[in-house]
Amino acid sequence: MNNLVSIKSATLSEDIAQQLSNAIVQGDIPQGSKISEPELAKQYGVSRGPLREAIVKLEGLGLVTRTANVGARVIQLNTQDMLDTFSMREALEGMAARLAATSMPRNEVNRLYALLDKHQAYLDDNQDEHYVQQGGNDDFHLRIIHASGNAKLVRLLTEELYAVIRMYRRHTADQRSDPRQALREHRAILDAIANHEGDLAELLMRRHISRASHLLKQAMELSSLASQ
Amino acid sequence: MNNLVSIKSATLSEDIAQQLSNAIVQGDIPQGSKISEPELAKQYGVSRGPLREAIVKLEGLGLVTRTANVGARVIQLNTQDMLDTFSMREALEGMAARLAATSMPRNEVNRLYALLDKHQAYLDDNQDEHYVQQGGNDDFHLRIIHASGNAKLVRLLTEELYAVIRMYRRHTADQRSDPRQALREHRAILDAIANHEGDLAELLMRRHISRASHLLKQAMELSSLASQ
DNA sequence: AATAAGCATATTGTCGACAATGTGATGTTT
DNA sequence: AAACATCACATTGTCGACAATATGCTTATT
Repeated sequence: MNNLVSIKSATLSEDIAQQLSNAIVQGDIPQGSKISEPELAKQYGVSRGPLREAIVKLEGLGLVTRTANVGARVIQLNTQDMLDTFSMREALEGMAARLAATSMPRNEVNRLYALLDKHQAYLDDNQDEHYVQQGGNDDFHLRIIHASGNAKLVRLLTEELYAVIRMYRRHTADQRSDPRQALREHRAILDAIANHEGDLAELLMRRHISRASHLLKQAMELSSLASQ
Repeated sequence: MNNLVSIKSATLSEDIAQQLSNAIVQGDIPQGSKISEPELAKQYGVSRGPLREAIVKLEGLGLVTRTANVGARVIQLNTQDMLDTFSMREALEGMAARLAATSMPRNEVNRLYALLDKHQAYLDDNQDEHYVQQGGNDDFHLRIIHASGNAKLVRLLTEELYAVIRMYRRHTADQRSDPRQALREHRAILDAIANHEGDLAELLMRRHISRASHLLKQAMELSSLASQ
Protein backbone atom coordinates (compact mmCIF):
# COMPACT_ATOMS: atom_id res chain seq x y z
CA MET A 1 0.00 0.00 0.00
CA ASN A 2 2.62 2.51 1.06
CA ASN A 3 3.56 4.43 -2.02
CA LEU A 4 6.97 4.55 -3.63
CA VAL A 5 8.59 7.76 -2.52
CA SER A 6 7.95 8.25 1.16
CA ILE A 7 10.02 11.12 2.48
CA LYS A 8 9.38 10.54 6.14
CA SER A 9 8.07 13.76 7.50
CA ALA A 10 7.07 14.58 11.03
CA THR A 11 3.43 13.96 10.26
CA LEU A 12 1.50 11.84 7.79
CA SER A 13 -0.56 14.77 6.63
CA GLU A 14 2.54 16.70 5.52
CA ASP A 15 3.83 13.65 3.70
CA ILE A 16 0.59 13.10 1.84
CA ALA A 17 0.26 16.77 0.96
CA GLN A 18 3.75 16.73 -0.52
CA GLN A 19 3.17 13.58 -2.51
CA LEU A 20 -0.24 14.67 -3.74
CA SER A 21 1.16 18.02 -4.78
CA ASN A 22 3.90 16.37 -6.82
CA ALA A 23 1.46 13.89 -8.33
CA ILE A 24 -0.77 16.71 -9.50
CA VAL A 25 2.03 18.93 -10.79
CA GLN A 26 3.53 16.04 -12.75
CA GLY A 27 0.19 14.99 -14.13
CA ASP A 28 0.04 11.58 -12.44
CA ILE A 29 -3.35 12.69 -11.22
CA PRO A 30 -4.91 14.22 -14.34
CA GLN A 31 -6.36 17.71 -14.45
CA GLY A 32 -10.03 18.01 -13.66
CA SER A 33 -10.20 14.55 -12.14
CA LYS A 34 -12.07 13.94 -8.94
CA ILE A 35 -10.16 13.31 -5.74
CA SER A 36 -11.73 10.30 -4.05
CA GLU A 37 -10.92 10.25 -0.37
CA PRO A 38 -11.50 6.51 0.23
CA GLU A 39 -9.55 5.58 -2.88
CA LEU A 40 -6.53 7.75 -2.13
CA ALA A 41 -6.56 6.78 1.53
CA LYS A 42 -6.29 3.12 0.57
CA GLN A 43 -3.67 3.92 -2.04
CA TYR A 44 -1.42 5.74 0.41
CA GLY A 45 -2.20 3.40 3.26
CA VAL A 46 -3.54 6.00 5.65
CA SER A 47 -6.93 6.85 7.06
CA ARG A 48 -9.10 9.59 5.73
CA GLY A 49 -8.14 11.99 8.54
CA PRO A 50 -4.66 13.02 7.45
CA LEU A 51 -5.70 12.71 3.83
CA ARG A 52 -8.43 15.30 4.27
CA GLU A 53 -5.97 17.59 5.99
CA ALA A 54 -3.68 17.27 2.97
CA ILE A 55 -6.54 18.08 0.61
CA VAL A 56 -7.38 21.20 2.59
CA LYS A 57 -3.76 22.27 2.25
CA LEU A 58 -3.83 21.65 -1.49
CA GLU A 59 -6.92 23.79 -1.72
CA GLY A 60 -4.95 26.58 -0.08
CA LEU A 61 -2.25 26.10 -2.72
CA GLY A 62 -4.86 26.40 -5.45
CA LEU A 63 -4.14 22.93 -6.80
CA VAL A 64 -7.63 21.60 -6.13
CA THR A 65 -11.06 23.12 -5.66
CA ARG A 66 -13.44 21.76 -3.08
CA THR A 67 -17.22 21.83 -2.96
CA ALA A 68 -19.09 21.07 0.23
CA ASN A 69 -20.61 17.59 0.30
CA VAL A 70 -19.30 16.89 -3.17
CA GLY A 71 -15.55 16.71 -2.85
CA ALA A 72 -12.33 17.94 -4.41
CA ARG A 73 -11.28 18.23 -8.04
CA VAL A 74 -7.88 18.87 -9.52
CA ILE A 75 -7.79 22.27 -11.17
CA GLN A 76 -8.02 22.54 -14.92
CA LEU A 77 -5.34 24.69 -16.48
CA ASN A 78 -6.60 27.25 -18.94
CA THR A 79 -5.17 30.26 -20.69
CA GLN A 80 -7.04 32.89 -18.68
CA ASP A 81 -5.92 31.53 -15.32
CA MET A 82 -2.38 31.28 -16.61
CA LEU A 83 -2.42 34.91 -17.69
CA ASP A 84 -3.86 35.92 -14.33
CA THR A 85 -1.22 33.99 -12.46
CA PHE A 86 1.59 35.44 -14.53
CA SER A 87 0.33 38.96 -13.97
CA MET A 88 0.70 38.32 -10.27
CA ARG A 89 4.15 36.84 -10.85
CA GLU A 90 5.07 39.91 -12.84
CA ALA A 91 4.12 42.20 -9.98
CA LEU A 92 5.64 40.06 -7.23
CA GLU A 93 8.87 38.99 -8.85
CA GLY A 94 9.32 42.52 -10.17
CA MET A 95 9.16 43.66 -6.56
CA ALA A 96 11.56 40.88 -5.59
CA ALA A 97 14.08 42.04 -8.18
CA ARG A 98 13.74 45.61 -6.96
CA LEU A 99 14.40 44.57 -3.38
CA ALA A 100 17.23 42.25 -4.36
CA ALA A 101 18.96 45.18 -6.04
CA THR A 102 19.42 46.84 -2.69
CA SER A 103 19.94 43.84 -0.44
CA MET A 104 21.74 41.13 -2.37
CA PRO A 105 25.22 40.63 -0.93
CA ARG A 106 28.16 40.82 -3.29
CA ASN A 107 29.12 37.17 -3.01
CA GLU A 108 25.62 36.02 -3.89
CA VAL A 109 25.77 38.24 -6.96
CA ASN A 110 28.98 36.47 -7.94
CA ARG A 111 27.45 33.07 -7.33
CA LEU A 112 24.53 34.00 -9.57
CA TYR A 113 26.89 35.10 -12.35
CA ALA A 114 28.55 31.72 -12.01
CA LEU A 115 25.16 30.04 -12.23
CA LEU A 116 24.34 31.88 -15.44
CA ASP A 117 27.72 30.85 -16.85
CA LYS A 118 26.81 27.29 -16.01
CA HIS A 119 23.51 27.64 -17.83
CA GLN A 120 25.37 29.12 -20.79
CA ALA A 121 27.77 26.18 -20.86
CA TYR A 122 24.85 23.80 -20.70
CA LEU A 123 23.22 25.40 -23.73
CA ASP A 124 26.52 25.26 -25.61
CA ASP A 125 26.94 21.57 -24.84
CA ASN A 126 23.35 20.48 -25.44
CA GLN A 127 22.45 22.31 -28.63
CA ASP A 128 20.18 24.81 -26.91
CA GLU A 129 18.05 22.27 -25.17
CA HIS A 130 16.28 23.86 -22.27
CA TYR A 131 17.94 23.56 -18.90
CA VAL A 132 15.81 21.51 -16.55
CA GLN A 133 15.40 23.59 -13.44
CA GLN A 134 12.84 21.74 -11.42
CA GLY A 135 12.56 24.30 -8.70
CA GLY A 136 15.94 23.43 -7.25
CA ASN A 137 18.75 25.70 -6.18
CA ASP A 138 19.71 26.24 -9.82
CA ASP A 139 16.56 28.17 -10.52
CA PHE A 140 17.51 31.79 -11.20
CA HIS A 141 14.09 33.11 -10.28
CA LEU A 142 14.06 31.36 -6.91
CA ARG A 143 17.45 32.81 -6.10
CA ILE A 144 16.24 36.33 -6.85
CA ILE A 145 13.14 35.80 -4.78
CA HIS A 146 15.17 34.65 -1.79
CA ALA A 147 17.57 37.55 -2.22
CA SER A 148 14.68 39.97 -1.80
CA GLY A 149 14.96 39.47 1.93
CA ASN A 150 11.18 39.65 2.20
CA ALA A 151 10.11 36.55 4.09
CA LYS A 152 6.44 36.96 3.26
CA LEU A 153 7.18 37.34 -0.41
CA VAL A 154 9.39 34.26 -0.35
CA ARG A 155 6.70 32.18 1.30
CA LEU A 156 3.99 33.32 -1.09
CA LEU A 157 6.01 32.77 -4.23
CA THR A 158 7.87 29.62 -3.31
CA GLU A 159 5.29 27.79 -1.23
CA GLU A 160 1.90 28.96 -2.36
CA LEU A 161 2.23 29.94 -6.00
CA TYR A 162 5.13 27.88 -7.21
CA ALA A 163 3.24 24.60 -7.46
CA VAL A 164 0.81 26.07 -9.95
CA ILE A 165 3.57 27.84 -11.85
CA ARG A 166 5.52 24.61 -12.14
CA MET A 167 2.36 22.99 -13.40
CA TYR A 168 2.08 25.49 -16.23
CA ARG A 169 5.73 25.03 -17.12
CA ARG A 170 5.35 21.27 -17.08
CA HIS A 171 2.18 20.91 -19.07
CA THR A 172 3.12 23.18 -21.89
CA ALA A 173 6.10 20.95 -22.64
CA ASP A 174 8.27 23.91 -21.67
CA GLN A 175 8.49 24.81 -25.32
CA ARG A 176 8.83 28.50 -24.60
CA SER A 177 11.45 28.78 -27.24
CA ASP A 178 14.82 30.43 -27.34
CA PRO A 179 16.46 29.66 -24.02
CA ARG A 180 19.36 31.83 -25.09
CA GLN A 181 17.09 34.84 -25.14
CA ALA A 182 15.86 33.97 -21.65
CA LEU A 183 19.46 33.65 -20.52
CA ARG A 184 20.32 37.06 -21.94
CA GLU A 185 17.41 38.52 -20.03
CA HIS A 186 18.53 36.84 -16.83
CA ARG A 187 21.95 38.35 -17.29
CA ALA A 188 20.52 41.82 -17.86
CA ILE A 189 18.45 41.51 -14.69
CA LEU A 190 21.46 40.41 -12.71
CA ASP A 191 23.50 43.30 -14.09
CA ALA A 192 20.89 45.73 -12.86
CA ILE A 193 20.88 44.09 -9.45
CA ALA A 194 24.67 44.14 -9.26
CA ASN A 195 24.58 47.86 -9.99
CA HIS A 196 21.90 48.41 -7.35
CA GLU A 197 19.51 49.76 -9.95
CA GLY A 198 16.24 48.72 -8.39
CA ASP A 199 13.97 50.46 -10.87
CA LEU A 200 15.72 48.87 -13.81
CA ALA A 201 15.85 45.43 -12.21
CA GLU A 202 12.11 45.53 -11.62
CA LEU A 203 11.40 46.73 -15.14
CA LEU A 204 13.54 44.02 -16.72
CA MET A 205 12.09 41.28 -14.55
CA ARG A 206 8.58 42.33 -15.44
CA ARG A 207 9.35 42.37 -19.14
CA HIS A 208 11.01 39.00 -18.82
CA ILE A 209 7.99 37.41 -17.17
CA SER A 210 5.57 39.20 -19.44
CA ARG A 211 7.40 37.81 -22.43
CA ALA A 212 7.34 34.30 -20.99
CA SER A 213 3.64 34.74 -20.43
CA HIS A 214 3.04 35.68 -24.08
CA LEU A 215 5.00 32.68 -25.27
CA LEU A 216 3.12 30.37 -22.94
CA LYS A 217 -0.17 31.78 -24.18
CA GLN A 218 0.71 31.05 -27.78
CA ALA A 219 1.84 27.56 -26.85
CA MET A 220 -1.37 26.88 -24.95
CA GLU A 221 -3.61 28.14 -27.68
CA LEU A 222 -1.92 25.95 -30.25
CA SER A 223 -1.66 22.96 -28.01
CA SER A 224 -4.55 20.66 -27.34
CA LEU A 225 -3.37 20.48 -23.74
CA ALA A 226 -4.97 23.81 -23.02
CA SER A 227 -8.50 23.09 -24.13
CA GLN A 228 -8.44 19.34 -23.66
CA MET B 1 -21.82 25.89 23.87
CA ASN B 2 -22.74 27.23 20.46
CA ASN B 3 -21.12 30.58 20.08
CA LEU B 4 -22.87 33.86 19.47
CA VAL B 5 -22.61 34.60 15.79
CA SER B 6 -23.24 31.41 13.87
CA ILE B 7 -23.61 32.17 10.19
CA LYS B 8 -24.88 28.78 9.13
CA SER B 9 -22.57 27.65 6.42
CA ALA B 10 -22.69 24.44 4.42
CA THR B 11 -20.11 22.83 6.64
CA LEU B 12 -19.02 23.20 10.24
CA SER B 13 -15.39 23.57 9.29
CA GLU B 14 -16.11 26.63 7.15
CA ASP B 15 -18.13 28.15 9.97
CA ILE B 16 -15.41 27.63 12.52
CA ALA B 17 -12.71 28.92 10.19
CA GLN B 18 -14.70 32.10 9.64
CA GLN B 19 -15.37 32.63 13.32
CA LEU B 20 -11.82 31.87 14.35
CA SER B 21 -10.51 34.23 11.71
CA ASN B 22 -12.69 37.04 12.97
CA ALA B 23 -11.79 36.29 16.58
CA ILE B 24 -8.09 36.53 15.76
CA VAL B 25 -8.37 39.64 13.62
CA GLN B 26 -10.39 41.41 16.28
CA GLY B 27 -8.05 40.35 19.05
CA ASP B 28 -10.55 38.20 20.94
CA ILE B 29 -7.89 35.54 20.74
CA PRO B 30 -4.73 37.40 21.65
CA GLN B 31 -1.62 37.43 19.52
CA GLY B 32 0.92 34.75 20.23
CA SER B 33 -1.51 32.71 22.28
CA LYS B 34 -1.71 28.98 21.90
CA ILE B 35 -4.65 27.43 20.10
CA SER B 36 -5.89 24.54 22.22
CA GLU B 37 -7.89 22.10 20.17
CA PRO B 38 -9.86 20.50 23.01
CA GLU B 39 -10.64 23.87 24.55
CA LEU B 40 -11.86 25.50 21.33
CA ALA B 41 -13.76 22.39 20.32
CA LYS B 42 -15.71 22.52 23.56
CA GLN B 43 -16.17 26.26 23.23
CA TYR B 44 -17.67 26.02 19.75
CA GLY B 45 -19.55 22.84 20.49
CA VAL B 46 -17.95 20.73 17.78
CA SER B 47 -15.56 17.84 17.71
CA ARG B 48 -11.88 18.21 17.00
CA GLY B 49 -12.22 17.10 13.39
CA PRO B 50 -13.74 20.19 11.77
CA LEU B 51 -11.81 22.36 14.20
CA ARG B 52 -8.50 20.99 12.98
CA GLU B 53 -9.60 21.55 9.42
CA ALA B 54 -10.32 25.16 10.28
CA ILE B 55 -6.90 25.55 11.87
CA VAL B 56 -5.22 24.17 8.76
CA LYS B 57 -7.09 26.77 6.73
CA LEU B 58 -6.00 29.54 9.09
CA GLU B 59 -2.44 28.39 8.68
CA GLY B 60 -2.87 28.85 4.93
CA LEU B 61 -4.11 32.37 5.60
CA GLY B 62 -1.04 33.09 7.68
CA LEU B 63 -3.07 33.81 10.81
CA VAL B 64 -1.54 30.99 12.83
CA THR B 65 1.64 28.96 12.69
CA ARG B 66 1.63 25.25 13.38
CA THR B 67 4.36 23.00 14.68
CA ALA B 68 4.08 19.24 14.43
CA ASN B 69 3.11 17.56 17.70
CA VAL B 70 3.07 20.90 19.44
CA GLY B 71 0.14 22.80 18.02
CA ALA B 72 -0.89 26.13 16.62
CA ARG B 73 -0.14 29.65 17.79
CA VAL B 74 -1.67 32.91 16.73
CA ILE B 75 0.84 35.01 14.83
CA GLN B 76 2.56 37.88 16.54
CA LEU B 77 2.43 41.14 14.64
CA ASN B 78 5.73 42.92 14.29
CA THR B 79 7.08 45.78 12.26
CA GLN B 80 9.20 43.71 9.89
CA ASP B 81 6.35 41.40 8.90
CA MET B 82 4.11 44.40 8.40
CA LEU B 83 6.64 46.02 6.09
CA ASP B 84 7.03 42.76 4.18
CA THR B 85 3.29 42.39 3.81
CA PHE B 86 2.84 45.95 2.65
CA SER B 87 5.60 45.56 0.06
CA MET B 88 3.57 42.72 -1.39
CA ARG B 89 0.43 44.82 -1.22
CA GLU B 90 2.25 47.61 -3.00
CA ALA B 91 3.21 45.31 -5.85
CA LEU B 92 -0.15 43.55 -6.08
CA GLU B 93 -2.51 46.46 -5.64
CA GLY B 94 -0.33 48.51 -7.94
CA MET B 95 -0.90 45.84 -10.56
CA ALA B 96 -4.60 45.83 -9.73
CA ALA B 97 -4.81 49.58 -10.30
CA ARG B 98 -2.96 49.21 -13.60
CA LEU B 99 -5.37 46.54 -14.79
CA ALA B 100 -8.40 48.43 -13.52
CA ALA B 101 -7.35 51.39 -15.65
CA THR B 102 -8.00 49.40 -18.78
CA SER B 103 -10.92 47.24 -17.72
CA MET B 104 -13.07 49.20 -15.31
CA PRO B 105 -16.43 49.97 -16.91
CA ARG B 106 -17.58 53.57 -16.99
CA ASN B 107 -20.50 53.09 -14.63
CA GLU B 108 -18.27 51.53 -11.98
CA VAL B 109 -15.96 54.53 -12.28
CA ASN B 110 -18.95 56.74 -11.60
CA ARG B 111 -20.03 54.64 -8.64
CA LEU B 112 -16.53 54.96 -7.20
CA TYR B 113 -16.57 58.74 -7.58
CA ALA B 114 -19.87 58.68 -5.70
CA LEU B 115 -18.29 56.53 -2.99
CA LEU B 116 -15.44 59.00 -2.59
CA ASP B 117 -17.96 61.83 -2.32
CA LYS B 118 -19.66 59.85 0.41
CA HIS B 119 -16.38 59.48 2.25
CA GLN B 120 -15.79 63.19 1.85
CA ALA B 121 -19.20 63.99 3.32
CA TYR B 122 -18.51 61.66 6.21
CA LEU B 123 -15.28 63.47 7.02
CA ASP B 124 -17.05 66.82 6.83
CA ASP B 125 -19.76 65.65 9.21
CA ASN B 126 -17.58 63.81 11.70
CA GLN B 127 -14.68 66.22 12.18
CA ASP B 128 -12.23 64.10 10.19
CA GLU B 129 -12.77 60.93 12.13
CA HIS B 130 -11.65 57.99 10.11
CA TYR B 131 -14.28 56.22 8.06
CA VAL B 132 -14.80 52.70 9.32
CA GLN B 133 -14.48 50.47 6.30
CA GLN B 134 -14.45 47.01 7.72
CA GLY B 135 -13.73 45.25 4.50
CA GLY B 136 -17.20 45.86 3.17
CA ASN B 137 -18.36 47.14 -0.16
CA ASP B 138 -17.39 50.66 0.84
CA ASP B 139 -13.71 49.83 0.82
CA PHE B 140 -12.08 51.71 -2.02
CA HIS B 141 -9.18 49.29 -2.25
CA LEU B 142 -11.42 46.25 -2.52
CA ARG B 143 -13.36 47.88 -5.34
CA ILE B 144 -10.17 48.54 -7.29
CA ILE B 145 -8.99 45.00 -6.73
CA HIS B 146 -12.22 43.56 -8.05
CA ALA B 147 -12.14 45.91 -11.01
CA SER B 148 -8.81 44.45 -12.05
CA GLY B 149 -10.69 41.56 -13.58
CA ASN B 150 -7.92 39.22 -12.46
CA ALA B 151 -9.65 36.44 -10.55
CA LYS B 152 -6.43 35.06 -9.09
CA LEU B 153 -5.38 38.46 -7.87
CA VAL B 154 -8.77 39.01 -6.30
CA ARG B 155 -8.64 35.71 -4.47
CA LEU B 156 -5.12 36.29 -3.20
CA LEU B 157 -5.73 39.81 -1.97
CA THR B 158 -9.26 39.46 -0.62
CA GLU B 159 -9.19 35.94 0.76
CA GLU B 160 -5.63 35.12 1.64
CA LEU B 161 -3.95 38.39 2.54
CA TYR B 162 -6.80 40.55 3.67
CA ALA B 163 -7.23 38.96 7.08
CA VAL B 164 -3.68 39.84 8.05
CA ILE B 165 -3.96 43.31 6.56
CA ARG B 166 -7.14 43.96 8.51
CA MET B 167 -5.29 42.77 11.59
CA TYR B 168 -2.60 45.40 11.12
CA ARG B 169 -5.19 48.08 10.57
CA ARG B 170 -7.09 47.01 13.65
CA HIS B 171 -4.26 46.69 16.09
CA THR B 172 -2.61 49.95 15.34
CA ALA B 173 -5.80 51.74 16.35
CA ASP B 174 -6.06 52.90 12.75
CA GLN B 175 -4.33 56.10 13.73
CA ARG B 176 -2.74 56.54 10.35
CA SER B 177 -3.49 60.16 10.43
CA ASP B 178 -4.93 62.58 7.96
CA PRO B 179 -7.81 60.74 6.32
CA ARG B 180 -8.25 63.74 4.06
CA GLN B 181 -4.84 63.13 2.57
CA ALA B 182 -5.75 59.48 1.99
CA LEU B 183 -8.97 60.58 0.33
CA ARG B 184 -7.10 62.94 -1.97
CA GLU B 185 -4.84 60.07 -2.97
CA HIS B 186 -7.82 57.85 -3.62
CA ARG B 187 -9.27 60.50 -5.87
CA ALA B 188 -6.01 60.88 -7.80
CA ILE B 189 -5.87 57.12 -8.33
CA LEU B 190 -9.43 57.06 -9.57
CA ASP B 191 -8.74 59.96 -11.91
CA ALA B 192 -5.89 58.00 -13.46
CA ILE B 193 -8.11 54.95 -13.84
CA ALA B 194 -10.90 57.00 -15.37
CA ASN B 195 -8.42 58.34 -17.93
CA HIS B 196 -7.14 54.84 -18.67
CA GLU B 197 -3.65 55.80 -17.54
CA GLY B 198 -2.46 52.45 -16.26
CA ASP B 199 1.12 53.48 -15.59
CA LEU B 200 0.03 56.46 -13.54
CA ALA B 201 -2.63 54.52 -11.66
CA GLU B 202 -0.08 51.93 -10.65
CA LEU B 203 2.44 54.55 -9.60
CA LEU B 204 -0.09 56.42 -7.49
CA MET B 205 -1.42 53.29 -5.85
CA ARG B 206 2.07 52.19 -4.95
CA ARG B 207 2.89 55.56 -3.45
CA HIS B 208 -0.37 55.52 -1.56
CA ILE B 209 0.31 52.15 0.00
CA SER B 210 3.94 52.93 0.62
CA ARG B 211 2.91 56.04 2.49
CA ALA B 212 0.41 54.11 4.58
CA SER B 213 3.15 51.62 5.34
CA HIS B 214 5.48 54.34 6.62
CA LEU B 215 2.76 55.77 8.82
CA LEU B 216 1.94 52.34 10.21
CA LYS B 217 5.60 51.73 10.92
CA GLN B 218 5.86 54.92 12.93
CA ALA B 219 2.69 54.06 14.80
CA MET B 220 3.93 50.57 15.61
CA GLU B 221 7.32 51.71 16.79
CA LEU B 222 5.77 54.23 19.14
CA SER B 223 3.03 51.97 20.34
CA SER B 224 3.56 49.27 22.88
CA LEU B 225 1.21 47.10 20.86
CA ALA B 226 4.01 46.29 18.47
CA SER B 227 6.53 44.90 20.92
CA GLN B 228 4.12 43.78 23.58
C1' DA C 1 21.19 23.44 45.95
C1' DA C 2 21.48 22.49 41.21
C1' DT C 3 21.14 19.41 37.57
C1' DA C 4 19.46 15.47 35.33
C1' DA C 5 16.60 11.50 34.83
C1' DG C 6 12.17 9.53 34.91
C1' DC C 7 7.38 9.64 35.21
C1' DA C 8 2.55 11.45 35.02
C1' DT C 9 -0.38 14.21 32.40
C1' DA C 10 -2.18 16.77 28.72
C1' DT C 11 -2.20 17.63 23.84
C1' DT C 12 -1.68 16.41 19.18
C1' DG C 13 -1.91 12.83 15.44
C1' DT C 14 -4.42 9.01 13.63
C1' DC C 15 -7.99 5.78 13.14
C1' DG C 16 -12.55 3.47 12.38
C1' DA C 17 -17.53 4.12 12.61
C1' DC C 18 -21.77 6.65 12.11
C1' DA C 19 -24.65 10.53 10.12
C1' DA C 20 -25.78 13.54 6.34
C1' DT C 21 -25.69 14.62 1.74
C1' DG C 22 -25.26 13.87 -3.18
C1' DT C 23 -25.66 10.65 -7.30
C1' DG C 24 -27.27 7.43 -10.34
C1' DA C 25 -30.50 3.85 -11.46
C1' DT C 26 -34.98 2.00 -11.50
C1' DG C 27 -39.60 2.31 -12.09
C1' DT C 28 -43.84 4.79 -12.76
C1' DT C 29 -46.84 8.09 -14.90
C1' DT C 30 -48.37 11.03 -18.64
C1' DA D 1 -40.84 7.67 -25.19
C1' DA D 2 -39.89 11.39 -22.06
C1' DA D 3 -40.08 13.36 -17.69
C1' DC D 4 -40.44 12.93 -12.93
C1' DA D 5 -40.40 10.61 -8.40
C1' DT D 6 -38.39 7.24 -5.49
C1' DC D 7 -34.94 4.57 -3.67
C1' DA D 8 -30.42 2.33 -3.01
C1' DC D 9 -25.69 3.24 -2.98
C1' DA D 10 -21.45 5.72 -2.56
C1' DT D 11 -19.03 9.67 -0.81
C1' DT D 12 -18.33 13.38 2.24
C1' DG D 13 -18.86 15.42 6.97
C1' DT D 14 -18.56 14.60 11.81
C1' DC D 15 -17.65 12.22 15.97
C1' DG D 16 -15.44 9.69 19.88
C1' DA D 17 -11.55 6.76 21.10
C1' DC D 18 -6.80 5.23 20.93
C1' DA D 19 -1.71 5.97 19.97
C1' DA D 20 2.28 8.93 19.86
C1' DT D 21 4.57 12.87 21.23
C1' DA D 22 5.66 16.88 24.12
C1' DT D 23 5.59 19.19 28.69
C1' DG D 24 5.99 19.93 33.45
C1' DC D 25 6.77 18.00 37.89
C1' DT D 26 8.76 14.93 41.07
C1' DT D 27 12.61 12.59 42.66
C1' DA D 28 17.15 11.11 42.96
C1' DT D 29 21.98 12.01 42.58
C1' DT D 30 26.17 14.78 42.84
